[in-house]
Amino acid sequence: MTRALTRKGEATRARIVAGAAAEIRERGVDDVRLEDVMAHTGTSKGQLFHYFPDGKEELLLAVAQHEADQVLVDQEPMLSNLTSWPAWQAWRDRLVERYLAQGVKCPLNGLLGQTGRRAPGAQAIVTGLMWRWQAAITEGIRQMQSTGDIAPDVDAERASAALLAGIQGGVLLLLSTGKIDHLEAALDLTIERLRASARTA
Amino acid sequence: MTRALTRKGEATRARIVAGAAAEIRERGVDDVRLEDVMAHTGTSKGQLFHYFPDGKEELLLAVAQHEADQVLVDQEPMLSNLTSWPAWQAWRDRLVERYLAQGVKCPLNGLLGQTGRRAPGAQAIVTGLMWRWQAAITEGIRQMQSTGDIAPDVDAERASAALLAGIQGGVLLLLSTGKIDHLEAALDLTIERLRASARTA
DNA sequence: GCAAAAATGGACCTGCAAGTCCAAACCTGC
DNA sequence: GCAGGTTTGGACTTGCAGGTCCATTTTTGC
Repeated sequence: MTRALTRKGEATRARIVAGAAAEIRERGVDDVRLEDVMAHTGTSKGQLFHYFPDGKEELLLAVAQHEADQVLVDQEPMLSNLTSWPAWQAWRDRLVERYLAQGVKCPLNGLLGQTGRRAPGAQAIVTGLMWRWQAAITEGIRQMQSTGDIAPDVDAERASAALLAGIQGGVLLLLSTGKIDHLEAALDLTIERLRASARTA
Repeated sequence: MTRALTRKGEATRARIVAGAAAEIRERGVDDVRLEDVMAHTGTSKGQLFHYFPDGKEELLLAVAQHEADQVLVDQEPMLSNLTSWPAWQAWRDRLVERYLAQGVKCPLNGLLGQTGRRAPGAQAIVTGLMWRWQAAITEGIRQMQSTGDIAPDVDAERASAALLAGIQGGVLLLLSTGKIDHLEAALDLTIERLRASARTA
C-alpha cells in the first residue's frame, strides 16, 4: 500500500503537512479551510487530494501525528536523561519555556475531544503520545530511585501519572487563562515532592 | 436590553439550552447542527433565532455558561466545605465519580482552544470557571491551615493552582486515554502532600 | 529520448447547514 | 373581544468548503 512517492513528491507532502500545522496553530483546527492550506503552502487542490486521498480527515491525522511527535522532540534531550536534579530542572525549564512561547496556539488541543470523536485515529495518536510521555517520566523516576535520589517506596507509575496530569492541566490552564502559573506550580510542587521523598526516607 | 420573555418563553429558552447541551455532549461541539437541537427539543428554527438572535454562536455561549456553572454545582456541597480530611476525601470521591460517569463526553472540552478562539466570550466563561474553582480550593486550604491540619507555610494559592492543574490534566487524560488513573493519582498524591505538610511541621 | 507514472493546476459540482422571512397562532392586559 | 405584544412553524435563500475530474506538465526508469 505504500504509494510511490518521488523525492519531489515527498517534499511537497511534507510541505503540506508543515503548512497545515502552522495554519491550524494560527486559526484553530476547524476554522482552517483547505483553501488556507493551499494558499499557505503554494499548492493546488489537486495536490492535496493527490497526497491525501481521504481529504481533510487524512490530512488532519497526518498533522496530528506530526505535532504529537514534535511535542516529545521538543523535550529532548532532557526528557530522556532525567538522571540528576539539575537535569530535572532543565527539563522543567524547557517545558515552561516551550509552552510559554507557544501561548494559546496549541495544535493538539482541538484534536482531543473534538477531532478525537470524529476521527478514531486521532484518539490513538493522542493516547500514544501520552503513553510515550509518561513512560519517559517513569523511566526518569526509576533512574533517580536507582541512585537513591528518590525513595524506593515511591510508586513510579503513579507519580509519573500525577506529574503528567499536572503538566497537561497546566498547559490547559495556560490555554484558557493565559497564565503560566499553574504549569509552574504543578511542576515545581510535584518535583519537590519527589525530592522530599529521599530526605524523609 | 433584557428582552421581554413570558413564562412560556423562558421555559422554551431553557429547554433549548438544556437540549443543546445534551446534544453537544453526545455528538461533540461542532458536529451538532441546529437541526439536531430542533429535533431534540421539539422546536423550530424560528424559535431558535427568536431566543438567540445571533444564532449558533449565541446559543453555544449560553450552553457553555450553563455547563460551566454545572461543573461547580456538581461538586457541592463538598467543594465549599473542605474543612476536614474526610470532607476532602468526599470531595475527591465525588470528582472521580462524576468524571468517571461522564466519560468521554466533556461539553467544555471543545470550548477551550477551539470555540475559545472563535468566540471571545467562551474564553471568558472558561476562565471564570477556573477562577472560581481555584478560589474554592484555596479557601479550603486556608480553612485547613486555620485548624492546623495544613502547615501554615504552605502557599495556598500555589498549592491550589497545582491541584487544579492536576484535576484538569487528569480529566484531559481521562478523555484521551479513557483511564481514570491519572485523575486519581493527581488528586491523591497532591492531597497526601498537603496532609504530610502538617506532620512534618 | 521515450513511454509510463507521478505531480500539478484549476474549473466545476454538490450538499449541507446557517441564517432569513413572513404568516399564523397565541397569549395578555384593558 | 380587540389590539399590542410574544411565540411558533416552516419554506426559502445563500454561501461556502469539501470533494471530483481531467487536462497538462514534469519526472523517472530504461
